[in-house]
Amino acid sequence: MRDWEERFTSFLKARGLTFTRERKTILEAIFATHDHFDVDSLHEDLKKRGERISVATIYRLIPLLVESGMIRQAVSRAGHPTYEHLFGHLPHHHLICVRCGRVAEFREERIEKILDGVCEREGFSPIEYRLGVRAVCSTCRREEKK
Amino acid sequence: MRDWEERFTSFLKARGLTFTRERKTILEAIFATHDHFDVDSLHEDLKKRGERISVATIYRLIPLLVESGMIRQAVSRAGHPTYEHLFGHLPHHHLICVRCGRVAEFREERIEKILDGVCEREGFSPIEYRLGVRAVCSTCRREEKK
DNA sequence: ATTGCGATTGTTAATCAATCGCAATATACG
DNA sequence: CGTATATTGCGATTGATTAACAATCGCAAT
Repeated sequence: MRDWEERFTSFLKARGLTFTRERKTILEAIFATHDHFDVDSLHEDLKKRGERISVATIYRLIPLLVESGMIRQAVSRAGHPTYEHLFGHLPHHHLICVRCGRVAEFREERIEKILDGVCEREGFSPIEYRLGVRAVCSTCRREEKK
Repeated sequence: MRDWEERFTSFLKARGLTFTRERKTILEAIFATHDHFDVDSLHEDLKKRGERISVATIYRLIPLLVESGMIRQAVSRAGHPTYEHLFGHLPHHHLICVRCGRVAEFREERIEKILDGVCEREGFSPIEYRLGVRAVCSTCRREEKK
């Protein structure tokens, strides 16, 4: 059994909820890639897999996944929430191309150190650092020159 | 004439648009404080000032303000876009209390230096760095202890 | 295997913010 | 002034999310 499966099952059990076929199927789709997703892309994914799961079920599952720490809301340029799963992912930040929407990830511990200091100075206890760099990627930059 | 007024007027003129009484009134409300705002809070503000401007007008103005660089979308914990104006504001980042929603601002040039390096490494041309620290503020931490 | 109960599901209807279409006004400019 | 164009507010519309509900499912105790 994959670790995410085990972890989510026990999260559900602790609340008297059940790990159904639908929930398992949705999780499989989520963990099949490291791509960011939203309700719609996930629904499409499921269709491609020949699954007919209603969007309502997806909407209902997402808060549970967030609470259990399986996924989190990601940065994006879209006007609606997108998510990313948190297994096999170290904490990281994002470079977002404002033209094509491509997202690259990076990690920089020096920044976290600095931010720890900022939080202390301001009297905040940090939970999470979210860093999004809006930029233009090399491909789009070449395009623009034309 | 305030600089934001002049700047927005010329932006509009360059596009054959006009600086109307409504647009001026909305801008005044926006620049009257340094608080973040959304369409609804702005509409409320205008009501308090005795102005009856429809939300549609606000919705139509916002993209113009963003394009002209007068405001930008801000980080927030709300599920819909919020904005902040960019006059008399140095570039800065946000500490957001996840309990009470309080936002504190800070500035850290060391971080920008590091990010310049990251962008170069990844082949991105940076436009803007957005850093949001999700945290619990000192007041809320005291509350939680009880 | 069966039962019973609460959780879960898909469908449909309701909600809500955001956008659009249009007729009435306002504005710029000759 | 008078015309052309931009702007406004209203109300209708859209699209995404949530709620209500009746039918089914999962699971633990028979």
